[in-house]
Amino acid sequence: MQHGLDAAFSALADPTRRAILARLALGEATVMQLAEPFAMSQPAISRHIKVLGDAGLIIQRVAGAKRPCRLAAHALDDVDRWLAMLREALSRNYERLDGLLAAMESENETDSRGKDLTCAR
Amino acid sequence: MQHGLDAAFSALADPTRRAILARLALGEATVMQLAEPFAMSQPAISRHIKVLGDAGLIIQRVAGAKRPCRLAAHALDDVDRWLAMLREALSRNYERLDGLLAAMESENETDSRGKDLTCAR
DNA sequence: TCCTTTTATAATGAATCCGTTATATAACGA
DNA sequence: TCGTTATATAACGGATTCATTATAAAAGGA
Repeated sequence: MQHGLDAAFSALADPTRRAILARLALGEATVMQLAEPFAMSQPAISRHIKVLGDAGLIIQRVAGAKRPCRLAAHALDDVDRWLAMLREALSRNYERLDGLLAAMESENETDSRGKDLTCAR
Repeated sequence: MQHGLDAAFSALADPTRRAILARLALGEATVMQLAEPFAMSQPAISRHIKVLGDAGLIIQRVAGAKRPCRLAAHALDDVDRWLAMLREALSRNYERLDGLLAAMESENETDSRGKDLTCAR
Protein backbone atom coordinates (compact mmCIF):
# COMPACT_ATOMS: atom_id res chain seq x y z
CA MET A 1 0.00 0.00 0.00
CA GLN A 2 1.32 3.38 -0.83
CA HIS A 3 0.48 6.60 0.91
CA GLY A 4 -1.55 9.11 -1.08
CA LEU A 5 1.17 11.67 -0.58
CA ASP A 6 3.68 9.34 -2.20
CA ALA A 7 1.50 9.15 -5.29
CA ALA A 8 0.74 12.86 -5.36
CA PHE A 9 4.32 14.04 -4.92
CA SER A 10 5.80 11.56 -7.35
CA ALA A 11 3.13 12.45 -9.89
CA LEU A 12 4.20 16.07 -9.48
CA ALA A 13 7.87 15.17 -9.81
CA ASP A 14 7.69 14.66 -13.57
CA PRO A 15 7.95 17.75 -15.82
CA THR A 16 5.65 16.30 -18.48
CA ARG A 17 2.99 15.67 -15.87
CA ARG A 18 3.39 19.16 -14.44
CA ALA A 19 2.99 20.54 -17.95
CA ILE A 20 -0.18 18.50 -18.36
CA LEU A 21 -1.53 19.90 -15.11
CA ALA A 22 -0.60 23.41 -16.19
CA ARG A 23 -2.49 22.85 -19.43
CA LEU A 24 -5.49 21.55 -17.51
CA ALA A 25 -5.38 24.66 -15.37
CA LEU A 26 -6.61 26.41 -18.53
CA GLY A 27 -9.55 24.03 -18.71
CA GLU A 28 -10.69 20.60 -19.74
CA ALA A 29 -8.75 18.84 -22.51
CA THR A 30 -8.86 15.51 -24.29
CA VAL A 31 -5.93 13.12 -24.29
CA MET A 32 -5.00 14.07 -27.85
CA GLN A 33 -5.13 17.76 -27.00
CA LEU A 34 -2.88 17.12 -24.03
CA ALA A 35 -0.48 15.07 -26.13
CA GLU A 36 -0.21 17.61 -28.92
CA PRO A 37 2.50 19.90 -27.45
CA PHE A 38 4.83 17.02 -26.63
CA ALA A 39 7.32 15.17 -28.77
CA MET A 40 6.17 11.96 -27.20
CA SER A 41 4.01 9.04 -28.23
CA GLN A 42 0.33 8.92 -27.35
CA PRO A 43 0.74 5.84 -25.12
CA ALA A 44 3.33 7.73 -23.09
CA ILE A 45 0.82 10.53 -22.49
CA SER A 46 -1.92 8.05 -21.66
CA ARG A 47 0.41 6.58 -19.08
CA HIS A 48 1.10 9.98 -17.54
CA ILE A 49 -2.62 10.64 -17.41
CA LYS A 50 -3.15 7.36 -15.62
CA VAL A 51 -0.51 8.29 -13.07
CA LEU A 52 -2.15 11.67 -12.50
CA GLY A 53 -5.53 10.01 -12.15
CA ASP A 54 -4.28 7.38 -9.72
CA ALA A 55 -2.78 10.16 -7.64
CA GLY A 56 -6.17 11.86 -7.48
CA LEU A 57 -4.91 14.96 -9.23
CA ILE A 58 -7.17 14.74 -12.27
CA ILE A 59 -10.41 13.08 -13.25
CA GLN A 60 -11.58 11.85 -16.62
CA ARG A 61 -15.10 11.71 -17.94
CA VAL A 62 -16.29 9.65 -20.88
CA ALA A 63 -17.61 11.56 -23.88
CA GLY A 64 -18.03 9.13 -26.73
CA ALA A 65 -14.62 7.96 -27.83
CA LYS A 66 -12.99 10.85 -26.00
CA ARG A 67 -11.97 10.98 -22.37
CA PRO A 68 -11.65 14.66 -21.46
CA CYS A 69 -9.53 15.35 -18.40
CA ARG A 70 -9.75 18.09 -15.84
CA LEU A 71 -8.18 18.95 -12.54
CA ALA A 72 -9.71 17.13 -9.59
CA ALA A 73 -11.40 19.58 -7.26
CA HIS A 74 -9.57 18.41 -4.14
CA ALA A 75 -6.38 17.50 -5.93
CA LEU A 76 -4.05 19.39 -3.64
CA ASP A 77 -5.83 19.08 -0.32
CA ASP A 78 -3.54 16.46 1.21
CA VAL A 79 -0.43 17.95 -0.30
CA ASP A 80 -1.39 21.37 1.01
CA ARG A 81 -2.06 20.06 4.47
CA TRP A 82 1.32 18.37 4.63
CA LEU A 83 3.22 21.33 3.23
CA ALA A 84 1.45 23.67 5.62
CA MET A 85 3.00 21.74 8.47
CA LEU A 86 6.49 22.24 7.04
CA ARG A 87 5.87 25.87 6.22
CA GLU A 88 4.77 26.49 9.75
CA ALA A 89 7.97 24.93 11.03
CA LEU A 90 9.98 27.12 8.69
CA SER A 91 8.36 30.31 9.89
CA ARG A 92 8.80 29.15 13.48
CA ASN A 93 12.50 28.59 12.77
CA TYR A 94 12.68 32.01 11.22
CA GLU A 95 11.23 33.59 14.33
CA ARG A 96 13.68 31.62 16.44
CA LEU A 97 16.59 32.89 14.32
CA ASP A 98 15.16 36.35 14.68
CA GLY A 99 15.19 35.95 18.42
CA LEU A 100 18.72 34.61 18.33
CA LEU A 101 19.99 37.53 16.32
CA ALA A 102 18.32 39.92 18.73
CA ALA A 103 19.96 38.12 21.66
CA MET A 104 23.37 38.25 19.97
CA GLU A 105 22.94 41.93 19.35
CA SER A 106 22.16 42.74 22.98
CA GLU A 107 24.73 40.58 24.77
CA ASN A 108 27.92 39.75 22.94
CA GLU A 109 29.05 36.91 25.20
CA THR A 110 27.04 33.66 25.18
CA ASP A 111 27.96 30.58 27.18
CA SER A 112 29.38 28.14 24.66
CA ARG A 113 27.90 24.97 26.17
CA GLY A 114 24.44 23.67 25.35
CA LYS A 115 23.09 22.64 21.97
CA ASP A 116 25.98 23.92 19.88
CA LEU A 117 24.80 26.44 17.38
CA THR A 118 28.25 27.64 16.41
CA CYS A 119 29.26 28.91 13.02
CA ALA A 120 25.67 28.89 11.84
CA ARG A 121 26.50 30.38 8.42
CA MET B 1 20.06 19.12 -16.15
CA GLN B 2 17.02 18.57 -14.00
CA HIS B 3 14.54 21.21 -12.98
CA GLY B 4 14.59 22.20 -9.34
CA LEU B 5 10.93 21.27 -9.04
CA ASP B 6 11.73 17.76 -10.23
CA ALA B 7 14.23 17.39 -7.42
CA ALA B 8 11.99 18.96 -4.81
CA PHE B 9 8.88 16.97 -5.63
CA SER B 10 10.68 13.67 -6.00
CA ALA B 11 12.47 14.30 -2.71
CA LEU B 12 9.06 14.83 -1.13
CA ALA B 13 7.68 11.68 -2.75
CA ASP B 14 9.47 9.34 -0.35
CA PRO B 15 7.86 8.64 3.04
CA THR B 16 11.19 8.25 4.81
CA ARG B 17 12.30 11.63 3.53
CA ARG B 18 9.02 13.24 4.54
CA ALA B 19 9.46 11.75 8.00
CA ILE B 20 12.96 13.22 8.14
CA LEU B 21 11.59 16.62 7.20
CA ALA B 22 8.86 16.29 9.81
CA ARG B 23 11.52 15.50 12.39
CA LEU B 24 13.56 18.51 11.29
CA ALA B 25 10.46 20.66 11.67
CA LEU B 26 11.03 20.11 15.40
CA GLY B 27 14.55 21.46 15.09
CA GLU B 28 18.10 20.64 14.10
CA ALA B 29 19.21 17.01 14.28
CA THR B 30 22.32 15.00 13.52
CA VAL B 31 22.35 12.17 11.02
CA MET B 32 22.35 9.57 13.80
CA GLN B 33 19.42 11.27 15.50
CA LEU B 34 17.53 11.27 12.23
CA ALA B 35 18.36 7.63 11.59
CA GLU B 36 17.31 6.44 15.03
CA PRO B 37 13.54 6.04 14.47
CA PHE B 38 13.99 4.02 11.29
CA ALA B 39 14.63 0.32 10.79
CA MET B 40 17.09 1.19 8.09
CA SER B 41 20.85 1.28 7.76
CA GLN B 42 22.78 4.47 8.38
CA PRO B 43 24.02 4.68 4.78
CA ALA B 44 20.43 4.61 3.60
CA ILE B 45 19.64 7.61 5.79
CA SER B 46 22.79 9.41 4.62
CA ARG B 47 21.59 8.90 1.09
CA HIS B 48 18.15 10.32 1.86
CA ILE B 49 19.79 13.30 3.49
CA LYS B 50 21.89 13.84 0.40
CA VAL B 51 18.76 13.78 -1.77
CA LEU B 52 17.05 16.31 0.49
CA GLY B 53 20.14 18.50 0.42
CA ASP B 54 20.47 18.33 -3.36
CA ALA B 55 16.82 19.33 -3.64
CA GLY B 56 17.53 22.40 -1.51
CA LEU B 57 15.14 21.30 1.21
CA ILE B 58 17.68 21.00 4.01
CA ILE B 59 21.14 22.27 4.81
CA GLN B 60 23.92 20.68 6.83
CA ARG B 61 26.57 22.37 8.88
CA VAL B 62 29.79 20.80 10.10
CA ALA B 63 30.23 20.44 13.85
CA GLY B 64 33.24 18.25 14.48
CA ALA B 65 32.45 14.76 13.34
CA LYS B 66 28.75 15.57 13.28
CA ARG B 67 26.76 17.14 10.46
CA PRO B 68 23.58 18.54 11.98
CA CYS B 69 20.78 19.12 9.50
CA ARG B 70 18.01 21.67 9.50
CA LEU B 71 15.31 22.80 7.15
CA ALA B 72 16.50 25.21 4.48
CA ALA B 73 14.87 28.60 4.93
CA HIS B 74 13.58 28.85 1.36
CA ALA B 75 12.98 25.14 0.94
CA LEU B 76 9.43 25.41 -0.30
CA ASP B 77 9.54 28.67 -2.21
CA ASP B 78 9.57 27.19 -5.71
CA VAL B 79 7.18 24.40 -4.81
CA ASP B 80 4.78 26.91 -3.27
CA ARG B 81 4.93 29.17 -6.28
CA TRP B 82 4.11 26.31 -8.63
CA LEU B 83 1.33 24.92 -6.48
CA ALA B 84 -0.17 28.38 -6.08
CA MET B 85 -0.67 28.44 -9.83
CA LEU B 86 -2.58 25.16 -9.74
CA ARG B 87 -4.57 26.16 -6.70
CA GLU B 88 -5.60 29.34 -8.41
CA ALA B 89 -6.79 27.34 -11.42
CA LEU B 90 -8.76 25.07 -9.14
CA SER B 91 -10.56 27.93 -7.44
CA ARG B 92 -11.22 29.50 -10.84
CA ASN B 93 -12.73 26.21 -11.99
CA TYR B 94 -14.81 26.15 -8.86
CA GLU B 95 -16.14 29.62 -9.56
CA ARG B 96 -16.88 28.58 -13.13
CA LEU B 97 -18.85 25.56 -11.91
CA ASP B 98 -20.62 27.87 -9.53
CA GLY B 99 -21.57 30.09 -12.44
CA LEU B 100 -22.66 27.10 -14.47
CA LEU B 101 -24.93 25.86 -11.73
CA ALA B 102 -26.42 29.31 -11.40
CA ALA B 103 -27.02 29.43 -15.16
CA MET B 104 -28.63 25.98 -15.14
CA GLU B 105 -30.87 27.08 -12.35
CA SER B 106 -32.10 30.20 -14.15
CA GLU B 107 -32.54 28.91 -17.69
CA ASN B 108 -33.21 25.23 -18.17
CA GLU B 109 -32.41 25.09 -21.90
CA THR B 110 -28.81 25.65 -22.99
CA ASP B 111 -27.62 25.49 -26.60
CA SER B 112 -25.79 22.22 -26.95
CA ARG B 113 -22.94 23.42 -29.21
CA GLY B 114 -19.66 24.76 -27.87
CA LYS B 115 -17.20 22.98 -25.64
CA ASP B 116 -19.21 19.90 -24.86
CA LEU B 117 -19.82 19.62 -21.18
CA THR B 118 -22.40 16.89 -21.44
CA CYS B 119 -22.97 14.14 -18.94
CA ALA B 120 -20.37 15.60 -16.63
CA ARG B 121 -20.77 12.99 -13.93
C1' DT C 1 48.45 6.91 20.07
C1' DC C 2 44.52 3.77 19.91
C1' DC C 3 39.77 2.84 20.01
C1' DT C 4 35.18 4.64 19.26
C1' DT C 5 31.79 7.52 17.19
C1' DT C 6 29.89 9.81 13.25
C1' DT C 7 29.33 10.17 8.67
C1' DA C 8 30.15 9.36 3.69
C1' DT C 9 31.09 6.47 -0.37
C1' DA C 10 31.45 2.36 -3.37
C1' DA C 11 29.72 -1.85 -5.11
C1' DT C 12 25.77 -4.45 -5.90
C1' DG C 13 21.01 -6.25 -6.72
C1' DA C 14 16.01 -5.88 -6.95
C1' DA C 15 12.26 -3.06 -8.09
C1' DT C 16 10.29 0.74 -10.36
C1' DC C 17 9.94 4.30 -13.94
C1' DC C 18 9.69 6.14 -18.49
C1' DG C 19 9.92 5.79 -23.00
C1' DT C 20 9.19 2.91 -27.31
C1' DT C 21 6.37 -0.01 -30.82
C1' DA C 22 2.60 -3.04 -31.70
C1' DT C 23 -1.96 -4.01 -30.99
C1' DA C 24 -6.79 -3.97 -29.09
C1' DT C 25 -11.13 -1.62 -28.39
C1' DA C 26 -14.77 1.48 -28.87
C1' DA C 27 -17.18 5.28 -30.99
C1' DC C 28 -17.92 8.13 -35.06
C1' DG C 29 -19.11 9.26 -39.71
C1' DA C 30 -19.90 8.14 -44.48
C1' DT D 1 -20.55 -2.00 -42.69
C1' DC D 2 -15.94 0.07 -43.31
C1' DG D 3 -12.43 3.13 -42.46
C1' DT D 4 -10.90 6.61 -39.25
C1' DT D 5 -10.24 8.66 -34.81
C1' DA D 6 -9.42 8.38 -29.83
C1' DT D 7 -7.65 5.95 -26.26
C1' DA D 8 -5.85 2.04 -23.58
C1' DT D 9 -2.92 -1.93 -22.82
C1' DA D 10 0.95 -5.20 -23.38
C1' DA D 11 5.63 -6.28 -24.05
C1' DC D 12 10.05 -4.72 -23.72
C1' DG D 13 14.63 -2.15 -22.76
C1' DG D 14 17.32 1.21 -20.49
C1' DA D 15 17.85 4.36 -16.68
C1' DT D 16 17.05 5.41 -12.08
C1' DT D 17 15.85 4.44 -7.30
C1' DC D 18 16.30 2.35 -2.89
C1' DA D 19 17.98 -0.73 0.00
C1' DT D 20 22.00 -3.65 1.51
C1' DT D 21 27.00 -4.64 3.17
C1' DA D 22 31.72 -3.35 3.34
C1' DT D 23 34.86 0.15 3.91
C1' DA D 24 37.04 4.77 4.39
C1' DA D 25 37.92 8.98 6.74
C1' DA D 26 37.77 12.34 10.19
C1' DA D 27 37.05 13.94 14.86
C1' DG D 28 36.94 12.87 19.95
C1' DG D 29 38.25 10.88 24.22
C1' DA D 30 41.12 7.86 27.21
